[in-house]
Amino acid sequence: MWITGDTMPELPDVENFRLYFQKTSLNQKINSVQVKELRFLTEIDQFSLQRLLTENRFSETFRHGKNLLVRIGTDPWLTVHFGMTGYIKYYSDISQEPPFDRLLINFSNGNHLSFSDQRIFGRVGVTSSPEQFIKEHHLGPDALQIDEKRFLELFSRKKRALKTLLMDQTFMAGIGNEYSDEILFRAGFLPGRNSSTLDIEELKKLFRSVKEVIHTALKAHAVKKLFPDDYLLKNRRKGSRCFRCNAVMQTLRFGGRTAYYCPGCQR
DNA sequence: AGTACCACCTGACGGC
DNA sequence: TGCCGTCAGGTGGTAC
Repeated sequence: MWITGDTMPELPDVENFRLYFQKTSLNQKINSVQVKELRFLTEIDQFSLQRLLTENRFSETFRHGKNLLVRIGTDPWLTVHFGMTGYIKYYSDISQEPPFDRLLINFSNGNHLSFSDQRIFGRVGVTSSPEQFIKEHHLGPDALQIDEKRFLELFSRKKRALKTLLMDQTFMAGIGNEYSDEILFRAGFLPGRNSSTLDIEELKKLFRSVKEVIHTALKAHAVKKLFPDDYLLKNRRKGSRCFRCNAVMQTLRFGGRTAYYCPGCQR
């Protein structure tokens, strides 16, 4: 049982990693820690990290947006961001070590936990508490936790492209490029549409779409092939056609990110 | 203050 | 055949 990083790690993928970590890696004594890529660490050097973890145990997990936090005994928390190619793998035989392993934790029971990340966009760090981490990184409310009231409050104060807003982690945390496309496709709004042009009913529709997409993704364990067939995510590539109206999907660039949308279904 | 955009990173892919 | 440019995307820093 391990997780490959089938999609870019957005909220549902990271929630999946959290549950996996919870099932595999809690309450086991840590024998040693190997930092294989120094650029993978942030806010802490390899020797401090080794001192902090060795002879200790992970005690609980937490997630906010795309960030996984793991408490180190009764001490600070390890913070994990998966970038765009990151994932974790727990295994018993070192021959199963994944490629691009950046941080390796060896437990006293003989098992291993690897933090793999081909492109090294991910980061592992340390923080005193989840609240402190959220504050330091100016993260908005978690997209899985946010309720309609708070969502409407936040939107009423913004005048930006819907696509940009959904991906802004300081606005709301957890949605990235791929899921924002899906949310807008299912709600029927163009990615470049300005948030200030939505009336209250349209905002509620957008909110429902955020929830629907996240919950569908969680149910599918963020594995694309398990998504419903009418999901844009399953077919998000150049030249593909809309499942609903058969129009050729179009693309637009937003700050270096490519948005896919249907010119027929989205307004 | 709020918003927009680029550098970072690596591998796959297409064109010539 | 092989080289080179382009694309993929989350985040933090910088520029406006």
